Amino acid sequence: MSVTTERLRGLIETTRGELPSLTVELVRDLEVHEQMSIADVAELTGLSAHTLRYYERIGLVEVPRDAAGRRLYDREAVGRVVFITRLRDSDMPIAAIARYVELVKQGPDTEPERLALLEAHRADILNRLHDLQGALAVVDYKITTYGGACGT
Amino acid sequence: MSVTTERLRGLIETTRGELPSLTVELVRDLEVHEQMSIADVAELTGLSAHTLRYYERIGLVEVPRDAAGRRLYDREAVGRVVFITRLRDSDMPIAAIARYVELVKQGPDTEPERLALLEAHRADILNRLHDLQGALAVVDYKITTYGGACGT
DNA sequence: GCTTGCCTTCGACCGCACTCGAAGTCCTAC
DNA sequence: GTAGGACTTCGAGTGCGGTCGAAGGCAAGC
Repeated sequence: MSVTTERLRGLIETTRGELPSLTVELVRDLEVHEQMSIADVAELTGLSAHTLRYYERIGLVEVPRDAAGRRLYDREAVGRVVFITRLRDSDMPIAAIARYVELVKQGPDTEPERLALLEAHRADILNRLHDLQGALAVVDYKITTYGGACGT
Repeated sequence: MSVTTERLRGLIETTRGELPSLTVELVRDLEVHEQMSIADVAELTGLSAHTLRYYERIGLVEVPRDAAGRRLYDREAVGRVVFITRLRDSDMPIAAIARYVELVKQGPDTEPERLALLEAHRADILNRLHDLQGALAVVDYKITTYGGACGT
C-alpha cells in the first residue's frame, strides 16, 4: 500500500502547478489498491483522519466498510476526496461542495446546474487571484520601501 | 465629503490590478478632508461600521474623536484602514496584522522584524496563488469535460 | 420641543470548518 | 490470552473573524 501511496503522492506533487488538472484523473488511472484505510487516505491527501470522517459525516463522500465496520476507501471515494480537497484549497465553501455532490447523486439531468456551480466558483477563483495579486503588489511595495529605508 | 469619497473610491477602483501598490500612497496624497466619519470610511473601504469599530477595539487603528465622542478618521487612520484591508484581502491573519501594527508603534528599531513579517506573508501569498491556479485548472478541466459531455 | 437618524459602548452571539475526547470495538503479534 | 494500536461513533469544544442588538447620546430640521 505504501508504495502506491508514495507514487500517488509523488505524482500529485510533481504535477503541482504543471498539470494539476490531471490529478483527479491520475487517481482514477492508477492501480490504487481497491482498498485504502483512512490512515492511507489521510497520508495521501494531507487531511486528518478526523477531517475525513467529518467529510463523510456531512455527506461529501460515501465510504464502504469492511466486515469489522472500518472504512475502506475505494478508487471512487479517493478520487472524490482528492477533488474535494482541490475545491477546498480554492476556498469553495463546504455548502457549495455539498450542493454539487448532491447534484451528482441526482443523476445526469443536473449537469447544467453543476456546470453553473463550477462556473460561479471559477469566477470566485479569478476574483481571489485578482485580490491576491493586488495584495502582493502592496506587500512588495512595502518591502522595497523598507529595503530603501533600512538597507536590507 | 462625498465628493472626496467618490474620488477616492474611483481611484481605488481604477487602480485595481494596475497600480494597486499605490493605493495607500494615493490616500496619503489626496486632499482627503482631514475628518471622515465612520460612515464615510465604511463606504470608502466597503467594510461595515461594525467591522471598523471592531478593528479599532482590537487595536489595529487609533481613531481620533470629535467633541461629542464620535470617530473622526484622519488621513493616517484612513490610510491604515486601507492598508489593513489589503492585507486582509490576502488572508493575512488579524493576529499577524496586529503584530505588525504593534511593531510600528514601537518605533523604527523594529523595521527588520516588520520586514521579516512582510516577507513571510509574501511567501504565503505566493503559495495561495499557486494553490488557486491549481484549483482553477481542475475546475476548468471539469467545465470543459462537461462541455464535451453535455454540449454546453 | 420633538422626531429622525446616525452615532456611541458593551457584551453576547454567529457561522464556518474543523478538532478533540471519551468510550468502546476489533485485529495482530507476542 | 493479552497488550497494543488503529479503528469506530457521538457529541462537545475551539478559533477565527466578524456581526448584532440593546440602551442611550447628540444635533439638525420641522
